[in-house]
Amino acid sequence: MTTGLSIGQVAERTGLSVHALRFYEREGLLADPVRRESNGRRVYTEDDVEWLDMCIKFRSSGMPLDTIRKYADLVRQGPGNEQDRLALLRSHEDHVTAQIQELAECLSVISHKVDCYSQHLAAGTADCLWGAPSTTTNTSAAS
Amino acid sequence: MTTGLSIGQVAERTGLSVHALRFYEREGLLADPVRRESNGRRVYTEDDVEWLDMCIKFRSSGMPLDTIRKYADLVRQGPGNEQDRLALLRSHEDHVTAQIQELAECLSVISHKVDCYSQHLAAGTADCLWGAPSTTTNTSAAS
DNA sequence: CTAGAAGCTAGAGCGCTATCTAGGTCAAGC
DNA sequence: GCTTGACCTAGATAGCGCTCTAGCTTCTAG
Repeated sequence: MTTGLSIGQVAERTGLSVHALRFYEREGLLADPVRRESNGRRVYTEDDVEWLDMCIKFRSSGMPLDTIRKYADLVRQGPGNEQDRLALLRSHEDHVTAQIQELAECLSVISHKVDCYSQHLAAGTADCLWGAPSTTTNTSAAS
Repeated sequence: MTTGLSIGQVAERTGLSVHALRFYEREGLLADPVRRESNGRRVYTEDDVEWLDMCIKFRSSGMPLDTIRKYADLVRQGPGNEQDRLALLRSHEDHVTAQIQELAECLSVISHKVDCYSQHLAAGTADCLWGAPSTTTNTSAAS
């Protein structure tokens, strides 16, 4: 299992494109440099794949590449800066929490509209309030 | 209260920039055309502001402008297409739900790392697993 | 031996969502 | 009259995160 993976295999495993993999590497998002075969081809390890999975989690929770790079830099520098890494992670954690919070609010507004529309469609009456439920409870204007 | 609002006032109220307001209008995101004063200046109503607030909810939950435009088109067309509006809203609702789901997963991974780091920092040991907790529980490699 | 698949680099291009610029109009106050 | 500030349009530019292209090498199978 210490076989070493080609870029194609890693692409398949992670769901990233080979383009994206090379791009991430160029951008310095990888914790340690990808090794190469004698012919110059990239050889990835399982650890690389794990790191990439981590990056994917970061990305899909909205961490900008720039921040991932900073994190990778810290890791590359080796032990001694764990406080910084922790700070970065905590800050992103907060960010994600806030995002979820915001999405939940949006969802409630949207679900409210959905309910509205489906009720009125079921009843035959065809109009629906459009205000957010919690704000100025307006009682005109259809959408 | 039926005063009519200037673009600047609407910007202030909604948090959108005046640029964005004009942009949204050009892009056809508004349910009904903004009226103008004799001198060409935009006059917004409270309903416009509500619609914009709705758009902001859509946007901040990841609905592309294109979809908002479609929705606005439907509303502009008037009664008769409520099924379509409902379908659009439902689909976005699903989308947002999925997004929240995904963010929650990311958050759990990130929080796990945060816990890891803070524990090990507190204890003085300075390394930390980096794998996602649920997947192949790897026990090497520090990050 | 040859074809085809996979890899390489450097760099251009794209989709989205604004945001800003240039070059003006208009109304109010000093 | 002149300045100030809010507003107007059309279009250029920007930032992000890829994604693709061009042109080339290398490995593998038939």
